[in-house]
Amino acid sequence: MKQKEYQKDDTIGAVNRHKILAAAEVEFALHGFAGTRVQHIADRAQLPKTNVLYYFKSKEGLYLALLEDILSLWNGEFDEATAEDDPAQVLAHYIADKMEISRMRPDASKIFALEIINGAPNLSGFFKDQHATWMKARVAVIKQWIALGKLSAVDPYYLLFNIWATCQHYADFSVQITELRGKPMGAQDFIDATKNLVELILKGCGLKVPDEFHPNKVKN
Amino acid sequence: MKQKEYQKDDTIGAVNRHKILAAAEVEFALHGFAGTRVQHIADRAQLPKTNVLYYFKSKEGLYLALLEDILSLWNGEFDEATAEDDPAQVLAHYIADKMEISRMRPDASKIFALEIINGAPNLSGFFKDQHATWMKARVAVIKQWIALGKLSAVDPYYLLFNIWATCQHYADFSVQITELRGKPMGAQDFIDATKNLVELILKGCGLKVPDEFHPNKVKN
DNA sequence: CAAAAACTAGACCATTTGGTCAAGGGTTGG
DNA sequence: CCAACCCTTGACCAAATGGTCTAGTTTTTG
Repeated sequence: MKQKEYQKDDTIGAVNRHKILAAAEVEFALHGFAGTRVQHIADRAQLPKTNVLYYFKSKEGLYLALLEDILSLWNGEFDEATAEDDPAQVLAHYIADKMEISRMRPDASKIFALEIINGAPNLSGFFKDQHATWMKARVAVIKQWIALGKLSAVDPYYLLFNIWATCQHYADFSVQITELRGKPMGAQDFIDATKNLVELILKGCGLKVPDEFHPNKVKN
Repeated sequence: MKQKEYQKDDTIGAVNRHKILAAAEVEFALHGFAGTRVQHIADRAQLPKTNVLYYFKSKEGLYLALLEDILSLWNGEFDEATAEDDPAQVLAHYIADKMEISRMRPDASKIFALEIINGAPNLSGFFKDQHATWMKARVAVIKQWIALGKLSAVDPYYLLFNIWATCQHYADFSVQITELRGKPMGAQDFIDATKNLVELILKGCGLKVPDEFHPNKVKN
């Protein structure tokens, strides 16, 4: 069984599907759904256009498959945090994780951003519900932290929006950032930016940056 | 002369041009450049499609005209700040201005975001240069503030990115924000969010929120 | 008031593009 | 080794869409 699953990823079909998804991620991030040409995805994947339509029923089918992939990135360590945990630790790592996604998967972030900007026409009600539920639970934990005096009285919503906004900015607006800095963000720059951001936000919440904290690498 | 200029805005042409630009702002924000149909812009402006092409040479021409309009919003009080000014005052008002733009012109913000995400294919070299020059001057002022001990040693780039990211988030991601909060951001919510954000960022920079500060209204 | 300029509008067209079809080539399991 | 299945590929098509043309109407101007 395990053997079979392993082989499954070596299948010519699985390999191609993967190539197509990777190519699609670049193209959709660069041109949006409507602006993307199936032919260009095929070219980038080095396959004939017909194959793209063979593996995924349609352009929309491909897009939806890709979107599902991308949404699975939106889970992290903060998900299981409770009132007993240390907010400084949890928030610092949450920020570091988000920054790492922006560094490693900027196109995924861009596609998500495009989707939201355009009114989220393809995000399922299921995803929205799930997301709202997640949000409520996180807000509850943050409120408990505040009640316990572990955190100054910030609005949990605005705090989370702030974190998302800033982290995603490094992916979504990378072109502007590169232009203004005169050079692209390298690995070291991301570490610096993360440290800065963690300091800014924790300090703004009346927290101290954990001594042993340093930006960590995410697994995928 | 003044009379003439006044009449110029009453011209049937000027009125229609304005209607078209307003309709285009909504459509482009909602569907991106490629996804927007000239017919839909015309419908929204309550004009026949041919008229849209009459007033603006082409879809691209219309888009570029709109983009130029939007870029003119990107100027504010921070532009003239010097080392002598109070950083807390300047930054607080800068944030308030940016938030006000997000509230009043969310579609403009979205179009700008789409443009940057897609690699800024339509932003002229002139705009980019101008923007980079602006950035250098702002960074210089912030560094002077730090040298004068008026501000703790934050990285000026990351500070500005942070401000933009957060403020624009309220426009660009308004759909997600509404979904998660369960209700759209009202005028009062924007005031609260602005206060929160000003506190967070100023505190994070070692500054105190000016006593007399309260979110202000922008003119346009 | 007449002519020029600005505007409105339907009919129409060329091109682009997502997607289909049919026919053939490879792989794999029994 | 053969049959079923998976994959590849060029030719082709229908629909959508940006844009043009022409002809008429209104407004402005000298």
